[in-house]
Amino acid sequence: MPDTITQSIQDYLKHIYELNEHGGSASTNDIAIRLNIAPASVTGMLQKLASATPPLVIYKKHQGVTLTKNGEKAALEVIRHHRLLETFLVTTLGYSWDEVHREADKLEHVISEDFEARMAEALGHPTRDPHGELIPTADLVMPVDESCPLASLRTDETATVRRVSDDDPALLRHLREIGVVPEVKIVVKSYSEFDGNLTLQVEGQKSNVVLGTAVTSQVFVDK
Amino acid sequence: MPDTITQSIQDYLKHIYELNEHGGSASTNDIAIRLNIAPASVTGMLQKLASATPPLVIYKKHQGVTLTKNGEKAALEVIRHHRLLETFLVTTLGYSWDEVHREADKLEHVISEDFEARMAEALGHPTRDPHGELIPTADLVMPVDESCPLASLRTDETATVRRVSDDDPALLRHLREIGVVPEVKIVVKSYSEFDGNLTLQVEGQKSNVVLGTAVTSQVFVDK
DNA sequence: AATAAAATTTAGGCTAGACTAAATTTTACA
DNA sequence: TGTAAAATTTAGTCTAGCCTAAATTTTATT
Ligand SMILES: [Mn+2]
Ligand SMILES: [Mn+2]
Ligand SMILES: [Mn+2]
Ligand SMILES: [Mn+2]
Repeated sequence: MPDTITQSIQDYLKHIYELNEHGGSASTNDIAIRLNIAPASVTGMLQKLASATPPLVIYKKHQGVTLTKNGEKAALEVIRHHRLLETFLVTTLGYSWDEVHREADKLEHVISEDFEARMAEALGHPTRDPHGELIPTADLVMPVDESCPLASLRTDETATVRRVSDDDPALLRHLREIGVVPEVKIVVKSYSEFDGNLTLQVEGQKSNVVLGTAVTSQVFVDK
Repeated sequence: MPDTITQSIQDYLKHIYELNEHGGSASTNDIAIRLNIAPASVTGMLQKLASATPPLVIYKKHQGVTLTKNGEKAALEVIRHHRLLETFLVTTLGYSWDEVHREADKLEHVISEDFEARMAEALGHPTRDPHGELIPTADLVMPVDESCPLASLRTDETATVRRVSDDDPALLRHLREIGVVPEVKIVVKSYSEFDGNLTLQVEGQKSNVVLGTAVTSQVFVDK
């Protein structure tokens, strides 16, 4: 590890991890957008992370970065903190799932390993956060996610909601209202090949609901 | 307020508040010791805080600083966070009262006002933290503490423990063991004028205990 | 009141992590 | 396949907050 993994570095690593998840390397621009920082500043940091001892990222000019094993461990540590915190805030302080993100984004950098362990214990060692995202294990292994986008289902298919994208609080509130939350079962009543709309029967809901791809691409299910 | 009250500034203000509590102004050296920072660095920060708009401290060369009204509000905000956090960590995550301090010292700077409000609500709007220290109110007023040092009691006096100094974890563990914790009643069975020792009968304890001034000066009671 | 010690300030310097503007490289597409 | 747009890097700055060493002021003690 470099001498110190600052809060700023933790945020870089976390976002690089998430960008790496969906395909290859994380580009300077993508990182800059997610961190709300000028691209030139990102370049500087990437060079620093790449020449740290040991290196936290693999960086080739103009080709973005990938995490090294060390970088990934550091990223998973932060992600575990974040997701445990979200779970903790929802269950013990009554936060709703669209409110926790900002709070966890700051707390994730300052809690101790003891705090992390106490939360995990108090919550019964959960494997998913309130949005259904997988929580890395205490020894920093990310479980495999086998869910697929709700948008990929077709008429008569049945599935269980596992995870919803937590990017957009408004979308989260909407999903909460229509009952599309993790662990709920759904049945696809019909599919429109024109607009991709899905008509769904949602467990526990009186009437069916029709969702467009803007929504169904953000919800992930296990068949 | 200055443009931003950073974490560093928050810590300065908090410690200046505590130094101001017991007598006049906070000296450069005292602040430096408490913050573990070189005195020269403290001078620089004090000058900055004094010339902020509005000023957060009143500073005269070589004479230390006092908080302005604005500085005091900012300090009380941090202290409220700290003491609510200590209470919260003890009651919801099972921390012992000698473990909470370090954790709260970091968290106090990053929690939101919403988090503060939710903690206060969940805890039933407590007025004291686990060590018995008074918690500033939501509108940032510090309640008046009327307790006096246990060391000032004499034979046959009766009192209720209100507060113990939280500086020393080892002392806290000792006090916990002998049952000297907030809200417990005590009776002074005898006083030694030679060494200042007090023999105490502690509510809920089988046998009496003898405490020296090193301990009794750190425990505060209401008669 | 003189002087030694302690406290404090000044001066100069450093690092982390951001920024803008300009230069360069890559990519897209005509 | 050349050129324009987009992405990225370089170069030069800036601020916050710390440091050490040296100078100065205050205080304590004779
Ligand atoms: Mn963060
Ligand atoms: Mn999440
Ligand atoms: Mn602090
Ligand atoms: Mn305390």
